[in-house]
This record gives sequence, structure tokens and C-alpha cells, in this order.
Amino acid sequence: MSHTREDVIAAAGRMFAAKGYHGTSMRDLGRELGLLGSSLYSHVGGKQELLVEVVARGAKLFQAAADRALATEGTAADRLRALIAGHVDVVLDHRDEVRTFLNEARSLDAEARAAVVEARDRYEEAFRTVLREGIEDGSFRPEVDPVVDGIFVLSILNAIERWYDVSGPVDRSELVARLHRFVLGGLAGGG
Amino acid sequence: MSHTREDVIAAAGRMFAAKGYHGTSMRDLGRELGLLGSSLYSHVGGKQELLVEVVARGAKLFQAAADRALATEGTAADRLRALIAGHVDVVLDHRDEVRTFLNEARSLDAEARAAVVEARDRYEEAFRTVLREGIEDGSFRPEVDPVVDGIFVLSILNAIERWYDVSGPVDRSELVARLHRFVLGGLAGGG
DNA sequence: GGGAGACAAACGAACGTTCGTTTGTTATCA
DNA sequence: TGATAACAAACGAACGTTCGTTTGTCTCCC
Repeated sequence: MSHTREDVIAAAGRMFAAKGYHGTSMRDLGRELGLLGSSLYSHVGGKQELLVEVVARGAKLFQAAADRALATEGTAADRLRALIAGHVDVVLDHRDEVRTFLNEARSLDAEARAAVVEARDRYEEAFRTVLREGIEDGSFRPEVDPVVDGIFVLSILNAIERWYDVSGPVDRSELVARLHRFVLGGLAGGG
Repeated sequence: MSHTREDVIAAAGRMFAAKGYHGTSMRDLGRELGLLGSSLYSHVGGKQELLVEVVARGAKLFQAAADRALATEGTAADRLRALIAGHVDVVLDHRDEVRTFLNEARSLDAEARAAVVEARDRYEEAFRTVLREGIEDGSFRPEVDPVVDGIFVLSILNAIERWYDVSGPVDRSELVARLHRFVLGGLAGGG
């Protein structure tokens, strides 16, 4: 029973998400797969490369979800609802990559970290765009700031990974419904 | 010119906030103070003790702010506004301790980490209490869930440290005003 | 069909480095 | 003079990584 490069990357995602990049040694990672740390170098160039691979997968998942949501027909509010639902799906279905993407990017070397910053900005731009549309068509308050209020929305979404318990009392659809009410209320309400 | 224990803890707060606990060595920390790493042991028991001290200061600051805000006269909405403004003050005035408290607690050993979890829960309970009061007196929607929506509010607040730029275009009072509108809209609005 | 050669996967030991920490000594100042 | 602060050197452990070697599997040719 042999291991593939993808096995190693998946295990790295699990370990980095649970213990952090610096908290995970190559020997830990090997043990997770029933191997020695040194054996991982048959599949992978090094530890940093593993982090790059996991983070890249996280970035790609978010971007794909945003592209899908932006193609939604209907009002700006509809597209924002789609962005939120898509974000929740990514977080809950790919938790390890998401955690690593959100929390371990600072352990990347300069070049790879710059790519993450750019990917994150492109993703956030999707939210800013929808907010601008919603302000224009009157769905949202005119004093809404696409940048600042966009950050508020993303702050809530990016935190889900830290507290949400899949086997807890709140199921996925209730989570999305509560997010929709809170966020759209925050943007439209009389505050 | 001699250094005090408090100097070392303050420098540790700065370094842990900037580079993380694992990303900061005792030699780095000594250099920050013009000392050797080994010289720090004249003032402090060890690296882990430094983290405990910094995190404890962060926890204390948040709790004191919550106690003050809860003593505010007026409606539940007034007290929530006070909680938010108090949180912003703590974050902006004690950024290093806050960053360390929020991001580096996972590097604490089990005992100290348990204390952090408890402190955080006590702080969040202040928000849940105000939310319950606001639901009861009709300020907030009856479907508001004190736990889940409380997490939403705290997600926004805890993220401020990550993006807010003191010398940027948004000053403190505008930040607080935008937080108030967004959060109270999210809890009261028609969604 | 069966041995020879090629290949990838994994091992186990060792490398150089960095880490947190300890120890013993020196200098400073009340 | 005696405590305090800082230094300098060293410790053992852990780290990421490299190396030479072994093991198992697949392919090709006789």
C-alpha cells in the first residue's frame, strides 16, 4: 500500500489546520501516514512546498465559489446571499484547507504570501462589487461603505471555521439563514 | 541603564504580536531590548511564562471594558453600543496584548489555555446577556439567537485588529459608528 | 513463462542549525 | 561588600533536510 503526493498534501492540510505550520514537524506528518519524516521527500520537495500546495487549494476553492455566486441572476441582495451560502459550503466541506489558508498564510515565504494576499483581495472584491450594486439600486443604506462593511461581512464569514461544530445544534441551512438575516439586516436596516 | 521584568513582557507582547510565539526566539527578544537571549532569564522564568503574562494582560483588559460597559444606564441597545465602543478602545489602545491574546493562545500549555477559554467565555457572556435583554424588550428581532448572533458580533470585533490601520482613512469614531449601525441593524432590521 | 533491469517508495542514520535553557563569571551600583 | 544584571559559553533536544541503501513492483526480452 503506497502513498501518493496528494495523500501527503491532504495529511499536511489536516495537520497544519490542527497544530499550525510551526507546530507540525515532518516527522509528525510522516507518522500521520505511517511513514518516517524522511520518506515524505519521495513525494514532495519540502515542508514549505506542502504549505504552498494546501493554501493554493484553499484559495482556488474560495475563488471558484465567488465566481459561481456572482453569476447568480437577480438583485444584488440575491448575489450577496449566494456569496454567503457559497462561502459556508467551502468552509464546511473543506475545513482543513480553509483553516490553513486563513491562519497559516503568515508562515509562507514572501513570494507565496504575496500571492495569497492577492487572491484574498480578489475574493473580497466580489463582496465589494455586490455591495456597490446594492447601494446603487437602493437595497442597502446609502451610507454603507463597500470597503468597511465588506470587511464586516467577511469577518463574520472567516470566523465560522473557528467556532462552528458540524455535529452541534445549528445545521448548515440554519447557519446560512441566520447569516443572511444578520448581514442583510446590517446593510439595509435603519440601524 | 537596566531593564525591568515589565520591559521584557512589553517587548514580548510586541514580538509575539508581530511574529507569533513560535516565530519569536528568546534571542530575537533579547536583541529587541539590546540584550542576549540568556540575559532575559534574569527577569523571567522562561518563554512560556512570557506568553502567559502577555495573554493575561489582554484578558484583563477585555474583562474590565465589559464590566464598565455593562454598568451603562439605558436600554439593552445602549449597553451593546457601549460594549462595542469599549472593545474598540481596548483593541486600538493595547494592540499587542490583544493580538497575542486572540492569535497566540493556542501556543499556551493546557492549563493556561483553559484559563483563556474561560476568560473568553465570560467576556462573550456579556454580549449574550445584552442580546437576551434586547430580545425581551423588543429592541431586537425575536428570532435573534443570543449564542449565534453573539458570535457574529464578536467575529466582527475580534477581526478589527487584523485590518484596521490607525493612520488610515477611517478614524476611531467613524469605525465605532459604522460598527453600531451594522450590528444594531443586523439585530433589529427586517433582514 | 521467467529472469534482468529500471524505477519509485520507504527506510535509517546522519548533517548542520536553531531552539529554550542552564551554568559560571564579570561588572555595576547601592 | 553584596546583591543584581548582564554576559559568554555550553547543553541537550528538536528541527528540516540529505544521503546511501533496501524493498517491492512493473516491464521487457529471451
